[in-house]
Amino acid sequence: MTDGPQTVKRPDPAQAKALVTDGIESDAVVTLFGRCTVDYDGRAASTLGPGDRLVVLKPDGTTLVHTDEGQQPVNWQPPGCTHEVRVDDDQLVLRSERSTPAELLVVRFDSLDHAGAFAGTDPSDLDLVGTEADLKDRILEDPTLVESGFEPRATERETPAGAVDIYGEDADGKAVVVELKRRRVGPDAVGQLTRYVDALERDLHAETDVRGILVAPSVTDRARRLLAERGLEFVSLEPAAESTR
Amino acid sequence: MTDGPQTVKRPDPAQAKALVTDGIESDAVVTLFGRCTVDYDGRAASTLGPGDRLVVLKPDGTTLVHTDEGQQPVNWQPPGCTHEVRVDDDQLVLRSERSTPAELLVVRFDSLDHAGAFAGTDPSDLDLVGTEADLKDRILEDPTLVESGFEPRATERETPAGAVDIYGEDADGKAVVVELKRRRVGPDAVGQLTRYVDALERDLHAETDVRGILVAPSVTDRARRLLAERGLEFVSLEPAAESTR
DNA sequence: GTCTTCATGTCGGAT
DNA sequence: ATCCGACGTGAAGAC
Repeated sequence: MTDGPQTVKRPDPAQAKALVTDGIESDAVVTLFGRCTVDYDGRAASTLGPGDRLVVLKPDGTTLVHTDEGQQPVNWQPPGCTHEVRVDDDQLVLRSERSTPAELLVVRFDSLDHAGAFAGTDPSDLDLVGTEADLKDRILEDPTLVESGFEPRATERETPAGAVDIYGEDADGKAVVVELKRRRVGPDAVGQLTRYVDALERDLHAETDVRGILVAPSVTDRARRLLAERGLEFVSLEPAAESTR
Repeated sequence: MTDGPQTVKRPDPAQAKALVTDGIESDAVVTLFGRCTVDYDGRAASTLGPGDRLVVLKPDGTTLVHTDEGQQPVNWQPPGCTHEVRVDDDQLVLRSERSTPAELLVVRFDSLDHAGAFAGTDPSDLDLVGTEADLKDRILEDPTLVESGFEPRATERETPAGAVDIYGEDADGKAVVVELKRRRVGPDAVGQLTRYVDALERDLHAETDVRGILVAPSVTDRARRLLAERGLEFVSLEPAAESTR
């Protein structure tokens, strides 16, 4: 057990196994690069033939298999899995498993260019702006951004169809459902708003119908048509003032 | 420019810069581990204070910043970005940028435990089973899995609301829209099916209404209620025979 | 645990 | 380039 960074170039399977075992034991982030095959079975099932890939094992039980392309891993296992390392038939074999749902990922290395184990600390949290929550705050601070006379009454108001982003009343006292999206919206968002409006009309068994307003930066043609068909409205608004970059 | 794996333990910024530059030049996957801060500005904006993280640069322009927790990177940049490396104020600084949309990711390393560059090849493609496409194939092979007498007429049939997974007719010759989901479905899928059924009824300006059938392994309570409200149907079916594991 | 929705979602395919 | 929906989506919050 050691604190500093552990790395081996072109390790043999036994060396790699020792390093990985040690790394897992010491809550390090483990990286491997080499020629491997990958088998997955769980919610779906997959096989991946030989190729050179980067494998990352995290102390929280995450496994990632990255090729040289794409933002997403070609195979993975989510946090909470149990890592196992063994040497089998002169290959380093990683097994990453969980039980609910039952899923197993197996990586077999034909050869290894590198193995590393890195322990560290990370006290910082990500500070992110420009989310839907920011859009909501913006509106609650200045409801006229939706329309003159709009008055929010509740956020996350529960309906039989789910929670409404902002529930309020317009200048005439009519019920208004506001659905927020941080970016350009398509038909799915209209479906969501429709469900909320329908549910609320039923809930209030109101003769006076409920207005539905979709608030987003923009809307696709198809979504705009759907809104019109269903008597719903659209207000263009960004989650934050334009970035300067 | 070298072919083998390049790694340096506790590199100084200049060493790291040389290795990263060389790695990018030779289309290698570059890994860095060390104490860093991260700033992002683009579709949203974020800052991340100091902490020990794994940074991966791919030759396709992808950047990943991974903490020791979670399957997802804490920050990233998608494929197609331009990587830049410099030494600034005795720090290794990575800039990853793209133009549409305008996005910039900057990683500044206070210290580095490791830098590596790994070139390789990956000729294999992932072979995945258990997808929605498999569910579709299953039904096309044996349409009675949906119901006795069901006859598929088209897949991906276009409607004003989008493409229908399977369009067909039932034993009575009535139009049927089938929406497929590989896993348990919620209200969103019902909204989707609703849009297709409505669009097709309009399209055929049919007095005879169009049946809508949601095919999935299972359905949530709320979704089941929505289906009932809208006169839609549900058929339970898995994308593949039960896995053995 | 299940349910619901957000996400800098990402990705692929079609237009 | 935009649009649209699938994804082994993942992650978070509510119940």
